[in-house]
Amino acid sequence: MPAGVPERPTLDGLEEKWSERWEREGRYRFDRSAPPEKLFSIDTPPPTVSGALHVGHVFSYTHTDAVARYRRMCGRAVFYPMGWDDNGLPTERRVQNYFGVRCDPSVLYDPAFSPPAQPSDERPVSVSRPNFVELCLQLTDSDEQVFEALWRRLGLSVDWSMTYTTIGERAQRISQRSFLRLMARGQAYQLEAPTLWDVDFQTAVAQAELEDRERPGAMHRVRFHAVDGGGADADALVDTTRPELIAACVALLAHPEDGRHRQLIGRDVLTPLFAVRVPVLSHRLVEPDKGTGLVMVCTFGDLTDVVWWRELGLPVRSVLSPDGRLAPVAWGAPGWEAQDLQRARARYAELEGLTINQARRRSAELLAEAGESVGEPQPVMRAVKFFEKGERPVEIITSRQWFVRTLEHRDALIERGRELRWHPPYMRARFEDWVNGLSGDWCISRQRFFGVPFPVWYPIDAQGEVRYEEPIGAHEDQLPVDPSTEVPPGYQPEQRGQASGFTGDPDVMDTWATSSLTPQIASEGRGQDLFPMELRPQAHDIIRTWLFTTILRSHLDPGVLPWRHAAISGWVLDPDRKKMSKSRGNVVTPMHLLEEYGADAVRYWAASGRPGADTAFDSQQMRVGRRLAVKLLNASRFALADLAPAGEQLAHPLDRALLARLAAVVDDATYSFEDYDYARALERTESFFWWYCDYYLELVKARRYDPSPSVAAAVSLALRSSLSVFQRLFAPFLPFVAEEVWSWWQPGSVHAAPWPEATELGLASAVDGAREEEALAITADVLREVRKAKSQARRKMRAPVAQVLVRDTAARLQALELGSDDLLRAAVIEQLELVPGDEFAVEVQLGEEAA
RNA sequence: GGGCGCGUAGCUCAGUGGGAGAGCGCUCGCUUCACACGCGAGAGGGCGGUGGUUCGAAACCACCCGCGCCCA
Repeated sequence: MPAGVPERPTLDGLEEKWSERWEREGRYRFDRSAPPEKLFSIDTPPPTVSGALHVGHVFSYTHTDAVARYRRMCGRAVFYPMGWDDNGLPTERRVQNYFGVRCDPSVLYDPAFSPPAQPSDERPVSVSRPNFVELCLQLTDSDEQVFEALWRRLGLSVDWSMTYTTIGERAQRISQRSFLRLMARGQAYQLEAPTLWDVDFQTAVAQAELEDRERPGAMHRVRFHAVDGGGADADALVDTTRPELIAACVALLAHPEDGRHRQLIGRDVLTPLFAVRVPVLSHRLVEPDKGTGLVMVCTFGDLTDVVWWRELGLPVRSVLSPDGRLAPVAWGAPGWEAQDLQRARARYAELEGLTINQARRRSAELLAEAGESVGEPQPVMRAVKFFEKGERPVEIITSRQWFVRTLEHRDALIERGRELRWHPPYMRARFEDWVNGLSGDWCISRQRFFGVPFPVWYPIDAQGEVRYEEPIGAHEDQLPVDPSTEVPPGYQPEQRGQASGFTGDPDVMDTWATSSLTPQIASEGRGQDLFPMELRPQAHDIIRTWLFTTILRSHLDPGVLPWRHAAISGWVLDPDRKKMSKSRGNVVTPMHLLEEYGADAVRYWAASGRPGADTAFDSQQMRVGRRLAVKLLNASRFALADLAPAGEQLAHPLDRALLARLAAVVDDATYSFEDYDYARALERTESFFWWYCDYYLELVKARRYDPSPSVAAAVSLALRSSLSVFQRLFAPFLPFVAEEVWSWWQPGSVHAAPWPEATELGLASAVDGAREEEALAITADVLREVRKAKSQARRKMRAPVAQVLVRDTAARLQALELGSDDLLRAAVIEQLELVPGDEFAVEVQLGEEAA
């Protein structure tokens, strides 16, 4: 027996053994010296670190790894780094909960700070921004080690020396540089404008970060009085779910063709409760069949209000504070001219300082008391916009924010989407839908702490006013900078916050503003020109965020598509086909699966999920994957242990036919992989492999143990050739067991071995391929019939068969003769009768049952 | 309301113009010298519905129903 083939092969210990060796040998190190045409670069999704990896991550990262391993075997220098997305709100939230702290920028830095021993969510400790950032860095660092350990356990062939983080120096420098360039070209601009706002996090958020949630509400019908009398008949009735915003009302609108309100349009009415004069106008976006057909425009209740406000040139009457409470109002000041100031003040005093929900309830009561509500509020369910990580509905607050121009590039972005090769192709529709639905430029500034700062300062003029319209950008060679501690060119530190001095931009960038640059962040300074990259793998839920923003950034600078291919993975659904999410509590964590079934088995399940297709979590499939891995061990042992040296020629028709079939499988798998359809490649390989074990290996057993050296040498060639191909075909999916069985008899790593090609199977000798293929087919057919007869007679498979009569066409019978020697021995048949006929039929006469 | 996807055996899914298939589960049998983490066999559906194209449709077209996702 060759030294390498164990007597009782096992999967136990393979993962530790091989991951350790791969790391030691630098098996997956990126080859910086590879010629450009051999590069294959992957823009790996950096997982969000503030949380746990779940099976959904395992799923999609396995897809990418299979592709990476395939390309590597095809001779490409695969650039496959890992990144950690650790900046941003999710980390802040985790740090707050984990340590029981809150960031308060007004607190001074405490170098000796240590977090509370017993973190309390109720009574968080206020810490300075630098202390807070230190805690964020500390926690993400340890989380990242846990993540890396899981990925290594799964067998991802990542080059771990290339790891980056979205809070790290590299990401900060590149994000800031890109921002400065966009600012210089006017593609990034600052504006004081109505902005989507989360009142709990107290930060601006972007359209892409919104989601709809169904929430119960109440529809109130309220009465606006006609200014010039006319009695109750002239009043305007308006339905609203947000009576707390009546003070912010700046107009009523009707649809221009709504006859019911024609006489009102152009006149003024008085708001309920406060009796402020507002005009009644018309706009095409009003839905006449909703409620009374009149709608109240407030600054701002929702995004449609913003549209109306902008298009109709309405004034601003703002009542919401950034913390989600009703702000003080200067009744009587310009814009706040109530008819009865005393009454307006008294009523608003009831609302000021209340949260939006409290104010809504109180407003309803005030309306009822004032007789300005009509009927009872009607309960309704409605879709409310939430920040996806938020707990209360987003509001619209006017504030100064940085934006990246998006709307004016809409057509060009659609075009970029068409340049990109999508796998599967239909995913492009999601991208186009999103681009077509954009309603504003991309707001990239966040009023938060743990993120990449904007590399700008603002001058303060002699009167102490901040000149926002004259931002001072950092020099590129200074980057990264923190404008809260560093000083702009030409200023002294003492001038910070002083008249005629400067102030730093206090905000940080949205996480997506950094992660939209991952192709640049990952590839810069790697000794090769890797941008644009070859492949963006990711799941379909972040097409509108990560994929979209990456295309936008690359389109703006340097003006190309960031990658040639996008491979989109689906989601893992729970067995009830619901999306896994923390809030549903149906998330499955992967470590115990890796322990129970093994990495190869978990990968098998993941790789069975077709590109883009949502896939139900199924531990049964992992069991199947484990069986496959065990089968590969055992089949390899059978084929290789005590095997004679390979001959030079394939001597047997069945051997040639087998290799011909295998060659077709190789072509199919290769074609599938080229199309990023790893799942099809696996399925074809796997199903043929089981057939190979069940039929071919059984048929050749006798020859494999034949005492004649020439017979053994010939079958040895077939077994070695086929095993070598199978081991390599499985390597992208089952990297551990494939490496193990390869190591028994081959030098080097299977993961560095060349991807199999049909031509290596020596088919030039298959001069009579069609007939030999038929021989293999009918031999297997007869073997199956004989097995069936034995099984139905409840005999063992080695039970002797006295006679087998096969009826078939002359051509098929002739082909059967080519394989009959193997058939007779495999099925223990004493006599074979061949009878020409039209239809395939087999009669089996079993031998006497042994006593 | 619009877009995309899906609907094939109890379950998970493959099958894109000519035999309805695989795995799991279930039932029965087999210590077979690579493998009991195994081997062999069996039962089980007529491919969501309707109409159309075609000599022929699970597959192509139309409409409808159901489910999911994305976007309003």
